[in-house]
Amino acid sequence: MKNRIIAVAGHTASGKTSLAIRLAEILGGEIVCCDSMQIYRVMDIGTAKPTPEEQARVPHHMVDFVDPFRSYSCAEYCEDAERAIKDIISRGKLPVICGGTGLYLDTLLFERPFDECGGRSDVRERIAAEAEEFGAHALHERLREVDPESAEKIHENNVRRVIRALEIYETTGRKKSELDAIPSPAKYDFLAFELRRTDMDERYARIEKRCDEMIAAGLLDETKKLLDMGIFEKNPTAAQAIGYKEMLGCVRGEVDISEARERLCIATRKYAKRQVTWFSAKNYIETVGLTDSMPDPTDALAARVREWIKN
RNA sequence: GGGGGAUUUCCCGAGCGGCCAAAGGGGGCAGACUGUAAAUCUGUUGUCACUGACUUCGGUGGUCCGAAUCCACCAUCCCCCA
Repeated sequence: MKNRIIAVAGHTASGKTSLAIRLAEILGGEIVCCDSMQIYRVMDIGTAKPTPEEQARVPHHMVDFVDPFRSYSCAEYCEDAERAIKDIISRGKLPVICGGTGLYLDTLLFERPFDECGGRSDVRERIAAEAEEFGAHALHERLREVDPESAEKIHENNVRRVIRALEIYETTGRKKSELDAIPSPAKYDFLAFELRRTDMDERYARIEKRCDEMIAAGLLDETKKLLDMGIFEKNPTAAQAIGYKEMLGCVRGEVDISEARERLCIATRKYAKRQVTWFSAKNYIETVGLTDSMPDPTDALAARVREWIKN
């Protein structure tokens, strides 16, 4: 019998944080954050991290614990989150996964055949250097030789993907396409929901509001803090977070705040779209369409979960 | 008042007589994604009866077989002289 967990995912500003917390309160759960950026310390405003008040309402895991300079990865996340989940279950609580990073959720929920080919950074760097020197096309050709099936699927311009496929081959001696074919069973008995604001106007309005709130809360200062720390020069994963790179020009006095705000809104909207596309393609997650005029879905979802636990 | 320069498709911006429905970028829309993922990448973006037709390049009228590209006038904006 597998352990039970539930997950609340969805695009940015869909309302998953507050819903997950309420769900955890009702069901006696604890939050396991599933967000590639909220894990980082210092980055509070820009990542829309749950506030200290929110975190006080129910125990939170996988939030605010990684140094922004560290390059945390999906694999590490998976390991750490799994440990947190075990811990929660051992205490008789319900793990409530909450976050919008689809890939992380995927790796958390399903067994992966990739354990033996971790991020060998030396290999990766070597291949990246090769890409730099000979170009994307040449690298893709090389992949075609060793793993034509993957080469067919990955566009040659998507250098990162090509590098990873090559990296898999070099570290394991097996093709990525081969590993992809291995079934990945679910690790838990889970129920997963995706919150989605279905009306585009409402979705965008929420995103804009979120962006304005971030700026009002001091996103610029936070960006400055990260800049002073040297995050952007060293370019770790954390520097990729939406919010900071959009504010950077403004902090440096190159663009005005309204321009920066616009960039922030655009980047956030696009990100939300990518998230929706991602979750749409997953059949293990149930979409919960929401509009402003709908009643709060918390109780209904809590009832659903209770029902599910009973059976 | 005189002289010069601009006006291009949602935006910026190339084009300077045919190869132009018009490069490139942005934005929009759609999609992919299996250990860097808030990243990375792809397609599409005038209309339609869509391997063809039709309407576009500030406006009007010309020149030419043919104009976004040349000419005239008008409109708006910018710069310089007064």
